[in-house]
Order: sequence, then C-alpha cells, then structure tokens
Amino acid sequence: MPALSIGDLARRTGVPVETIRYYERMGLLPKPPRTEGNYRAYETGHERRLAFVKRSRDLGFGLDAIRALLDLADGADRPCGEVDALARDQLAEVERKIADLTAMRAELQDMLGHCRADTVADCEIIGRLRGK
Amino acid sequence: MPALSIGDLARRTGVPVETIRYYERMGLLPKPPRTEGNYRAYETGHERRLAFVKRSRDLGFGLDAIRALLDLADGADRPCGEVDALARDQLAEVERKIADLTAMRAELQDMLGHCRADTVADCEIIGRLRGK
DNA sequence: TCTTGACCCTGTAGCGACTACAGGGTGCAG
DNA sequence: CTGCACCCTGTAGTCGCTACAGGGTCAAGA
Repeated sequence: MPALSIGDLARRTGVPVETIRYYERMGLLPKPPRTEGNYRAYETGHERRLAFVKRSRDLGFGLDAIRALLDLADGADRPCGEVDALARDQLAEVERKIADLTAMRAELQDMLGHCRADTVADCEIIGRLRGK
Repeated sequence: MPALSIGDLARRTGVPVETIRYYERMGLLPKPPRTEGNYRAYETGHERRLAFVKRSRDLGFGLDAIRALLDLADGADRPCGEVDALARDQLAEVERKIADLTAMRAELQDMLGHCRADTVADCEIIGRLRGK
C-alpha cells in the first residue's frame, strides 16, 4: 500500500487536516516521514493511531488523558488499572456534565412552559432571569 | 445604601471580581462611576443586572445571547417572541449536549463493565479504543 | 505617624481544542 | 504551460474566563 497524504488520512478518519497537524504538534501523533516535496507520508500505523485518538476524543477524553492512554496501550505487559482509572475519571466527568445540563434543561423547559405573555413586561422567562 | 466595591458585589452575587471586570469589558455591565481613588462604585441596579447575567450563564446562555436578553428585558413593550426563541435555541443546544454525553456515558460504562483483564494486552478498554 | 495588609487598578498572557487565515510551494491533468 | 487542487509553515482568532505583574488606595493597629 502506498503512503497516504494528510488529506487522504483526513478522509479516511474523518479528522480534519488542520486537526491532524495540531495533534502532531501536541505530540499525539509521531512526525511522519516526508516526501521529496516535503509532504507528510503516512502509513497504516499512523492511521490506526489517529483512529485511536479520534475514538478517545469522541468519548470526551482530553488530550492529556489520550497521551496517557496511548502510552499505556504501547506497553502490553502493564497492568490495566491505570486505564481503568482514566476511564472512571472520564465517566465521572461526563456524569457531572449530564447532571448540570439536566438541571438547565428542566429550568428552561419550565420557563418555556409558563410563557403565556405577549410582552416582555409580563414575560415569565425574563421574570425568572430577573430573579422572580 | 452606600455604594458597593467590586469585592462587595462579587461576594453578594457569587461572581468573581475578575469575571465582573470581564463582563464590563464585554459590554454586559455598564461602566460604573468611580470613587476619588478610581475604585468602581456599584449601586443596586448594577447588582440586579449582574444577577441577571449570572442566572443566564447558569442556564448555559452564551454572552451574545445574554446581551440580547438584556436588551429585550430593557424594553417592556416589546413582544416576548424573541425571548422565547432564544430560550428555545438554548434548550435545543442543551438537549444536543445531553444526547452526546449520554452516548459517551453508555460506551464508557460498557467498557468499564467488561474490563476483567489484568494487563493492557487483554484490556477491553484499550481494545475498544483501538477499534475492537 | 507609620506600617502592614487587604483590597483595588490596568494590561497582558494563558487555558483547551481547535479553526481560519496568509503567503507561499508542489504536483498533475488538459 | 497553465490552471487548480492540494500541501507547507506560522500566526491569530474563538469562548469564557483565570492568573499574573506591577502598581495604587485605604483603613486599622502599634
């Protein structure tokens, strides 16, 4: 299989070109070899690594956590307790955000459900933002 | 009632001093009069406005939307349809985020529930991040 | 009266994770 | 040989703060 250009890699992974370059700068992806014309030339190993990063991002992991996950994934013999801990931290963070957003949703729905006025003067939404 | 210092206002609203100055720079709060020593001197009107901003932020409204809400709140005769639209947009945004986070949570929980291995080589979590 | 310390001021830089240029070089098809 | 799509680097902007640095102000206590 021939080497992939950054654009090819972007199409295959769904990660924008600019973001791939950004991940390289941030040390999440190794610097690939270059062609004669100074274009990045990727192999399937790079594609696998980028796919790993993308799946981790889709689960909401931060770039620091992903760096740690990549390091752990590279050492097959290491205990996976650290992986577990990172995933549990991430789950806790996601649950915290869901709780916050659920409270916001409830309040917004309640506001909207009570809005019967025509003008701002009697508007329930504005009234509540003012603090009743 | 005497004028409030920025620190007093921060304590009364729970909005940090730096954030109050930031809101002023962003045009969400009017520039207050100053004391002889160039300290900001706030009145209860300022406190009400800041409380409005804080409640809006707590519901997840962006600063642009809050500027719009403040403008609308200042004109009592205006129809509240625009307010309604802003609130509905915000509710839609919150619901989108909840949906994303709920999917993340499900996947993280499932990963963690299947992790029985001792080493990274057999770790279900790493395996899934690699793409099965 | 002096000094300590808490508070205030402006201006600027940093955060996370991108995204969007500007200003150029490369490579291939017609 | 001329377009045009793609690639390169480097820098600046996004959002909503947050954290300084380097000063000024003010009131209480010794």
